[in-house]
Amino acid sequence: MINYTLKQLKYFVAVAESGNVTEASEKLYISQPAISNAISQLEETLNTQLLIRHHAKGVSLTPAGKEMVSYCRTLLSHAEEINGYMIQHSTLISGTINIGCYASLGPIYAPKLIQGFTKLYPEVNFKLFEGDIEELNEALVTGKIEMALMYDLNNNCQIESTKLAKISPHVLLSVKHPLANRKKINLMALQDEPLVLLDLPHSNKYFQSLFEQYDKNPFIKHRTKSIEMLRSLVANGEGYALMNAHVKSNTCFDGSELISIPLSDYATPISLVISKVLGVKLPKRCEAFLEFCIKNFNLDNK
Amino acid sequence: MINYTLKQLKYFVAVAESGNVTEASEKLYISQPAISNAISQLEETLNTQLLIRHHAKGVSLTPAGKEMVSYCRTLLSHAEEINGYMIQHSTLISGTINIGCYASLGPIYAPKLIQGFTKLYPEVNFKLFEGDIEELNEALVTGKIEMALMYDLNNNCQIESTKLAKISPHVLLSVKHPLANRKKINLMALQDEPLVLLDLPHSNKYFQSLFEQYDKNPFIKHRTKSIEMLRSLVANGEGYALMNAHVKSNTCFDGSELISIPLSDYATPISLVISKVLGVKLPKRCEAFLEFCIKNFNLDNK
DNA sequence: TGAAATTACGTTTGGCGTAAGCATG
DNA sequence: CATGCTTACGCCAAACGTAATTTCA
Repeated sequence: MINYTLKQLKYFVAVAESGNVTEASEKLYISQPAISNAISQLEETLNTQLLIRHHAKGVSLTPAGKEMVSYCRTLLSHAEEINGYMIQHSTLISGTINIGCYASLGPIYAPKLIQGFTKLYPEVNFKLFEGDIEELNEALVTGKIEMALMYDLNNNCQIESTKLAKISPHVLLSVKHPLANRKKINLMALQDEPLVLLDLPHSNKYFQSLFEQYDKNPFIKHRTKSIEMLRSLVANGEGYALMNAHVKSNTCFDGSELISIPLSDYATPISLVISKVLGVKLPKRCEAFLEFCIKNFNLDNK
Repeated sequence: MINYTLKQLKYFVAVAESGNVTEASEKLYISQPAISNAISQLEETLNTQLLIRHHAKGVSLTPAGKEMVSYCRTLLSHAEEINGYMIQHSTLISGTINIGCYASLGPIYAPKLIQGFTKLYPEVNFKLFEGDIEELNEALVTGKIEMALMYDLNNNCQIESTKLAKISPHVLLSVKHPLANRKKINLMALQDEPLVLLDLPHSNKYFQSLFEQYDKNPFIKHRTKSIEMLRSLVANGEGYALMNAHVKSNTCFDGSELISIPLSDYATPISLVISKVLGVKLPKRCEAFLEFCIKNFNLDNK
């Protein structure tokens, strides 16, 4: 059980350094009896006499006091260090940002954002987490991550999201597909073809909901949770796929080619957002990153 | 400037470990709002959010909070360690005793006392200081030493002494001296011989005062501050000397022989004492040593 | 007599507990 | 509606300041 306070230690060290309670009290802007009292208490809780009081000639340290001073110095400087470190990281743009990315968005947006930001603030580094929407919400709320780059689903009232951009659904087709040279594609043009469904929570429902306006159900040939598997299947002619973002690479992992074409159908608007837990005060670095993301996407839109 | 308290840190760590303020408050026997409040204050002083509060589901740590917990743990355990160390040394008989010895008494009494005590309490070690009375008083009052083995001169009202034994003056003579076989010697028997004076503060005055009862002044041939020089001079026939303790060795450093014979004259009583600063609470080890010295000398006197 | 400690005492701060309020699952 | 957080409020202890007292050089 610790029964002393950091304040007592601070006063004690000041007195030890001055050799004189009065001088210490002037340095600390605290009255002399207050200091005297604090040290008496410290002595009592430690059951150890630390000072020898001289009349009209200040004080000197007992051997135990001398030991104690050096202990106090290290403890106090350690405490200072912690304080400085925490304050610094709430104020300066440095340290680690723990950021989550929705699996299909991460590879598209995260690297450029991170690179751009660390160019401005080289003291910041990032720790990336990937997951589906549920996992990201969970990670935010349990403090595993401070922010997440994901779709705006508004399904969790503890989460606060900032819109970065509107996302439009795209169709993925093999380059060999007859419609591969279209500028836009309507879902009905593909109604008899097999669909390769991205089978992540929310996204699977979202893509299927696109068919509701036509009262049709798609013919789902494959389901996968992996973006790259999806792209490979499409590039190798296993069907078409729907994605909520525009991947710029036309080559998938096995070298086959595919293409991404905007969907011309009506789609319930969906946004790319950066999210945080509602009401939490973020470290400065995170606030700065949020600002940066907003600015960065506004520039893109121009 | 440190603006947090160890108590706040303690509460915070407890909450972090419980994941739950209520549980922590039960462990700490402190009301739940008190803890909640303390942590809010801590967050404010650090300008950093440490916890994410969930409704009806406890709390979780933010990344900053996670860092802070580990800092707190090391700081608190350091503080515990200091506390434990200081309490232990005020309670247990271990650690270092800083003891001063009057130059001429040290070699005679200190080694046996130290050996006897460390046999009883092997955890204790000694740091020895030697000096004349003034130096020892100074060392006591400035906290350089906790106790001193010296003569009782009662000349410093800040010092508190415990009598260990009465000391009687002895005459040192060369074994070749005609009076070397006496059991006791009267000063007048030596009145025409040269005196080798131990020229330490107080002792020089004391020895010269012995001659006052005869209205004589001694013939001082040599003055020295060193006991061994004194003994060598005497052993080599340069004169007799007076000492306030009985040295048991008859051989001095150069191999010459000398003898120590009690003085039969009246001498103002002088005592061997162990001294400390008036009113200071000594560590347990020092109190134990004081007790040991008292007991040890009482045994000797029987 | 002056310097520098402690003691005495009144004020105020702040830490704690009780009770009420609020939000979520 | 039970859980578990925060807010509100009152109380008391403790920290601080002022002033008086003590003690030694």
